[in-house]
Amino acid sequence: MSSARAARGTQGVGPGEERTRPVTSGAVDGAETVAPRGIPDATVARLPVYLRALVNLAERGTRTCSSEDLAGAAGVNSSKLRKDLSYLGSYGTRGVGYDVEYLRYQIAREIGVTQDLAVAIIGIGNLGHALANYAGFSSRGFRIVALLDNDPDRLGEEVGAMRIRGLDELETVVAEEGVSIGVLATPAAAAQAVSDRLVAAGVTSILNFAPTLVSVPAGVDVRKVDLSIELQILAYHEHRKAAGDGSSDVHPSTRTTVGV
Amino acid sequence: MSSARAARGTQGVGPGEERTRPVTSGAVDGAETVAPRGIPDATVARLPVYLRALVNLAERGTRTCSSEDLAGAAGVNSSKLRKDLSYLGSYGTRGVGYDVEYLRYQIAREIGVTQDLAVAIIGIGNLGHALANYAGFSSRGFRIVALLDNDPDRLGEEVGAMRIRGLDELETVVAEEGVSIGVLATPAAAAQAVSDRLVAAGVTSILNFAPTLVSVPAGVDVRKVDLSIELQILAYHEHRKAAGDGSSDVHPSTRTTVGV
DNA sequence: CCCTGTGAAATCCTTCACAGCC
DNA sequence: GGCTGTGAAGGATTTCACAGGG
Repeated sequence: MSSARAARGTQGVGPGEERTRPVTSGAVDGAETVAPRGIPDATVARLPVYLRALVNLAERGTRTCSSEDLAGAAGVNSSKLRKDLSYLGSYGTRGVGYDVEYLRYQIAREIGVTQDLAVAIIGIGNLGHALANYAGFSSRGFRIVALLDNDPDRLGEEVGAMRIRGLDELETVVAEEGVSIGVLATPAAAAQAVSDRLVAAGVTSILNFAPTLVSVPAGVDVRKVDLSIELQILAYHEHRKAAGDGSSDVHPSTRTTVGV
Repeated sequence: MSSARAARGTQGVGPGEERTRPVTSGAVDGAETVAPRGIPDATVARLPVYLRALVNLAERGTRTCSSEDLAGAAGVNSSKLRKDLSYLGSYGTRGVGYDVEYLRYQIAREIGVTQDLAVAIIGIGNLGHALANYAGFSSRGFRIVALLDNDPDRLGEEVGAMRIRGLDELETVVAEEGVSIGVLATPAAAAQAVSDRLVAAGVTSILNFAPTLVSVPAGVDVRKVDLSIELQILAYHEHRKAAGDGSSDVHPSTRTTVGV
């Protein structure tokens, strides 16, 4: 961490994260304490996928499933699934499979969504509206407790069942509601400042939709969701596919946009 | 839907993708053709990040930068950056650094965003609106050519500078505009059917915002963006942090929501 | 010297293959 | 016999450390 910002937490996106050590052991002395915990990041990122697949199975009345079934429903192969689950413990029955309801509970517990976490959304533009109205949050272990925006025109507007509050209430809301996750849906220019205030107020996890990096102190996790980056990753594969055929380049519209 | 679909393309999300081989060599015969191309997926996923960082640097008047500078602006460490760039070629100058404009062009070319790709958005609810209005697309190598929805109430509505068209026009639009990327912003229940139609119409890349898996034939790439999965990944780390201190569990609200 | 580009080492992740239990 | 759980093998990615050119 030489140049640029000092400490920084996670900036999760796609592969190539930047996580803090997998917590190999706690002790620094000679004694080998061999901490049993320490689920690999790749596995952590898939647990929510398994959880959703299990909920779907449960909803459709399935009581039991094999690793093959669940893997199919989650879009991974079964060895990966079994290896992932093995980090949590032995929750299956050899020769039989997994009890859907039981495994679902165990994964939810491991992720920590058995009790709702309070979420605040900052920046209620188009995207903020979409996030605020997304029913998935409330049913998946999260409770949206505040919608904040600094545009006076939007103040008081009702979105879903909530009223938009001023950005100046940020610190109050975080403290009173015990917000642990902040969702940044502001323009890029505002993101760092809002992030700093969230962190100062005690928020330790941020989901960043703004198309910019935000720097946070160590101990705070940031995950980034970036629409145009996702599209560009697709574009790369798209243009490799096109390169395979005869044509030297894609469609009829030879504009040189490069402005990216 | 037990063992689920046969062939499937990519279902990119976070770490743990499921990419097709790194294209080691093209020939199947004995002759070693040693294809020089074949950029690792992890690198491909970071190129757009570097590209954005370079654009920011250029906008602020920077003509030249070191790997350390660029790495800082992109949120990675400098060895990773240099290794990544080494897959594209030698575009820097030893002892000096990189020419911002030149490197920007090279990366844009490698990604394939020097010419606009046509994008169609399907499902113009809250999220679709947000995506349609997102200015970033148009300036980053993409051209939104259609907004489709099957709700008759929304038909004809103006969003940004575009009119919402009926889902029945999907095939026409894809053919006429040469759509290569489809963005799925429909409810989960509709996603698979729309995806099938996109693929049948010739679309080979899909960005899926619907909270469900979509299966596509080999050769089609799918990337998935899932809000509640991102939140759950944060929740995991959040609850591990809380476990570190004295308390046995988090905030005052002992509800057992498990319904995820 | 400074900084890039890159082999080689270290780490992390996935897949294989089978022992072990129902 | 079927299916989980897991060591061990195999890949992929990251980091190190330094050779090599301005």
